[in-house]
Amino acid sequence: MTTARTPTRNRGNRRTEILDAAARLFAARGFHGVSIEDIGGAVGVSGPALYRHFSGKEALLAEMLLGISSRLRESAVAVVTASGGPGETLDALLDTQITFALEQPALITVHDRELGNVPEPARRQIRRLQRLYVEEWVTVLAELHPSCPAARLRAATHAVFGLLNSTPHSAGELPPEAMRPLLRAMARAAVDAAVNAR
Amino acid sequence: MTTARTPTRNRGNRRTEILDAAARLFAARGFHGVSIEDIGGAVGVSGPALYRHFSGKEALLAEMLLGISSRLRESAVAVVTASGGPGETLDALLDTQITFALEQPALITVHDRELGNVPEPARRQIRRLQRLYVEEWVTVLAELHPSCPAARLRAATHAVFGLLNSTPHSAGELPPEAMRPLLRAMARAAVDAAVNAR
DNA sequence: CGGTTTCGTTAATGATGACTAACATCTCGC
DNA sequence: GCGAGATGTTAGTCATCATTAACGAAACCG
Repeated sequence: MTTARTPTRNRGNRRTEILDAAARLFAARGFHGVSIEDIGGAVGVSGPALYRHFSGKEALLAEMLLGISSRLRESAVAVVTASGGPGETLDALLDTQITFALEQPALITVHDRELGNVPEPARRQIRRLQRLYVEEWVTVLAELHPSCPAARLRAATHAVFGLLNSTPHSAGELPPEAMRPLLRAMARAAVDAAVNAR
Repeated sequence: MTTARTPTRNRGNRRTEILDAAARLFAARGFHGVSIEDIGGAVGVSGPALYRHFSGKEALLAEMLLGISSRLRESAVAVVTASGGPGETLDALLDTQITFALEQPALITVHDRELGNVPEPARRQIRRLQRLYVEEWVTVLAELHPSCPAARLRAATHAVFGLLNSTPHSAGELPPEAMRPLLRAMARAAVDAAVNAR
């Protein structure tokens, strides 16, 4: 039986290959709308083979969400510690979020839809990372405009995320080279408006 | 018929009561994450009672999405035909979308997540209404700035929807009276930035 | 009062789907 | 060359769930 689709060395790639395929499927049809068979089929194996790599469907989702939220958080921390003025830091934060949104639309989509399906030990940790990520933004915004109440800054941050993460909906409207500056300009303007209004 | 006595006979209300409860549940756990039993339970009846009101789970979702998309579209048409200058029209469009987002967060959430679960006859119609709604926005934006390519205007429109529909995520951060002007200011600034950039 | 409609109820029924078991195969390190 | 571990496979098992069946009771209509 030559079942091999690709004789290449798939050392540790299977896991990430599975995570990628699952992210696309979850983004398209939702966690409960995707079966283990679907995920297996998407990477060329069938069904229960996944249990060689993950302890279950929920564990797979948990690992996926932990991955994105920690990457997001890490990149924000890197940006914040590395930079100079708050204005530049904000631009850098915007750029990394835009990069994520443009390059990993499926992950970003799953990230803010499927937290409710993560079992409890991991859920708390993901929520914590998400909160820390938001707080990085809020801190930078607060430096930029100390008189603005934190609640308003938090709401503005969520709104900017909504704007940037809308990318999956406008898939195909514009090429990424055009999308990036558009999103940057819109987000920057929205932030300024939020922070400066009467 | 002189009712006044007991509100027990909810003549046509059961249907909308069910639709409301289902919208909340779908928004929270996704279409496939909610059972017919759950929906029935949320309105105090149990399970198969729903089949007295809807022909099935998918039909319920279809009616729900058709309802929102036609209401959105209708209100946009009303605004566009009634108004004067394109600037005022845009503000009015923003305001109605903000009202929907603040008053019906569950519906708005389901509206842009669950289209894929609507069976085919209705799906096309919903997509059509959504497209028409977007085109109302694009037309107004084009009047405001004729030199901007339509694709860019469409992308900007989706981004503004993302911004405004982020409301469910920032639930509780700010009271609606504060949220509305914030969203208005951010959205208006984002639109202007999209339309004016180099 | 009978009869019909309306709106519920509680059992099936039949699919689907997550997960487990039992059984190959391939690649190594030795 | 050989056992061991990693990775697949197919055939259960057991829940859950959408949908249907069969049946009740209140309101409405004459």
